[in-house]
Amino acid sequence: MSFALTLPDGSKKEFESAVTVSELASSISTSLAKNAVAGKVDGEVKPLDFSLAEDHEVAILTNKDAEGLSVLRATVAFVLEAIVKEKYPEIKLGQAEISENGFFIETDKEDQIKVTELPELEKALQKAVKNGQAIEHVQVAKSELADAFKDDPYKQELLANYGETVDAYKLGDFVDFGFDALLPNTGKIKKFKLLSVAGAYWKGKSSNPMLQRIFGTAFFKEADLEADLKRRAEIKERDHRTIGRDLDLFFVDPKVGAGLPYWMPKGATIRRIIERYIVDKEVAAGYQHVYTPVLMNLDAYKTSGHWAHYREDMFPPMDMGEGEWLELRPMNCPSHIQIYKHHIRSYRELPIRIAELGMMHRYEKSGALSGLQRVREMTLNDGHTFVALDQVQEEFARTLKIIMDVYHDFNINDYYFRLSYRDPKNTDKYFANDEMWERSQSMLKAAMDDMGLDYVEAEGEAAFYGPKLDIQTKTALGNDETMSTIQLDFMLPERFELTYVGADGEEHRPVMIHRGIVGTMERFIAYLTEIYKGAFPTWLAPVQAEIIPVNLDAHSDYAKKVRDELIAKGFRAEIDFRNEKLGYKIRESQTQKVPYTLVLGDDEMNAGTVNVRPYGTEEQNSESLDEFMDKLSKDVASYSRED
RNA sequence: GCUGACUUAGCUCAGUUGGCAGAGCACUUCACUAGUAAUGAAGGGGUCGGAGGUUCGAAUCCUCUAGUCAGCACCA
Repeated sequence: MSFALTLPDGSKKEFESAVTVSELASSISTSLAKNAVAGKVDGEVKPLDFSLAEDHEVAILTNKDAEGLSVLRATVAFVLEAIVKEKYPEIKLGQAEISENGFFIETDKEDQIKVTELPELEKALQKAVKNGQAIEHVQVAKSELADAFKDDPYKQELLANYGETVDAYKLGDFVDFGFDALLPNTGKIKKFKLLSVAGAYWKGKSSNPMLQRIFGTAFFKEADLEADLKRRAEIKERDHRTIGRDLDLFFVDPKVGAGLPYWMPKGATIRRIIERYIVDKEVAAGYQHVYTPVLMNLDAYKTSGHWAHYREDMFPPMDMGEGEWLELRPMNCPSHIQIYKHHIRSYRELPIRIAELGMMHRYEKSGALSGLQRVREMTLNDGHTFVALDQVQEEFARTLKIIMDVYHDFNINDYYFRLSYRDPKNTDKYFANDEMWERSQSMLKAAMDDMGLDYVEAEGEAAFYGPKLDIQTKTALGNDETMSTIQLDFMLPERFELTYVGADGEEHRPVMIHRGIVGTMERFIAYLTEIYKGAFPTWLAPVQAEIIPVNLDAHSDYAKKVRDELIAKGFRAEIDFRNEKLGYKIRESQTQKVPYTLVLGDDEMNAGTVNVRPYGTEEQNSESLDEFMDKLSKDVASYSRED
């Protein structure tokens, strides 16, 4: 009985009798055997003692593989569980999990573990791994594990998903299960750090009790750990809240309202440019821009279903007396529907594209608020297209193309597509009409497949009125967030009884496509701030040229002349009139990340030139003002992109 | 909203056991009149998030409350 193992390079190795992953590694090379941490068998991560006895595709995972790192982290999490269990025998353990940036374990005990205890736990962990104890990989009867965890309801619950025999690992008296693979010995654990503690609902459900997560990270090499800790420290420098304050872009003052941002002149400038850009873009794409009221009769939101499905995210309605209630709008689909309904519509008009930069108010839960990323007042780049059924796919593709164009202009490259469906297990949250959900979800999927685009599918992420394509980006902290969205909606046209007159003279029901290109101005600008680290490209920079006269008395007039000429041409220029030295002002201009710093002294004044220092360089280019303005124009027109 | 930590000058932060509220930056004024990342000096600026309590005395201890931060839940 012989079998063959196919290695990643395509070569095959024949064996007569079963071999383990680590024996396979040894048969290839001693260095591989030394660095092996687990195996990947037909795409699944398996431990080193996993026995191979038939044809498989096998890769040896080492300390260089991301999955190898996950095995290390799982092992550290396992040892940490053993330590807290030893220290607090009464503690209950939840799930141990591995993430991109580290791992966590879940614990539950009366007196919660404090952040201040982390160094102590870290020491205990260090001690435990110092001499390299063996971790035993065993097959255990489910009943035996049930017994071991008889006082631990969380582990019991996890255990329920397993068969009669469970893959488990033992370290001394401690036993646990649920790992793809662990290292056979704690000796390889060298570099780790416990980072924080935080609450998290058991199994991610807010109706469940809250457990306490202990977060940590681990690496094979000290340099990697240090680089990671450094990266964590540097996150703050990219955080839009830090940059927003340092560059004086915006503020949120809890005393005047949590989640209600104030845009300072510089932030407002960036916002104004983006708003003009997006309106121009949309008009060019056939949208008709409108303005609609911030307040709306509550009845409209009852008809739309917002009041039934979205009430807890809405501000309380205002009682106007005599049975009239007004509501601060959380979304403006009903407003654009009013615009559609204002005239009788013909099939010849479709698609009808209505867009607006509209201010919305949503009563976000206090714990959700975060800088400009989550606010209670936001300006939505909202648009609704009304199409005939057979136009849906083309309009969808067209909308996505606009979004991609915009991303290209802003140099946004790090994102992914998510098809967001309703949660089939919790349909109460959504409009009840199974057929419409099936239909719209499959239409979205078909449209994406036709375009050949990759996407992930996520159940439970849909809007209450329909499924959507979300475009997901990451914040500086690494959290996922929705930036753009395209949503199919068969519901609201039904609810508001929208019609158009077809070629047959009969009334037909249009389909609505809701879409946000830059989503909200708040979140979009927060995102841009983070990806640009505050160094906005010239076309967006609040100040494009900072003018510094070498001597206030001698050069101020020339500086004003240069500034006025720049402003007259539509550029944004400022003079630093403060009574400070040149070096001081240069420094300020650089820390404020102004694209071009102009130094004007005798040389420039006499020659009628400007001395230009581009941001982030130490260049000093002397050029005529016309040359500089020409360069500036090109920079702005190209969105500061090379391609 | 939930768990935990935190809240002191515009910003970043000290403040010991409960005993006269501080520093740097920023701001104002004065001097210096500057050539590419911080000139020097002086000055102004605080109900120590808010309310209550303990105490001879509270930034410090206790209770409540608001907010911020991290995570969870929710979400653009």
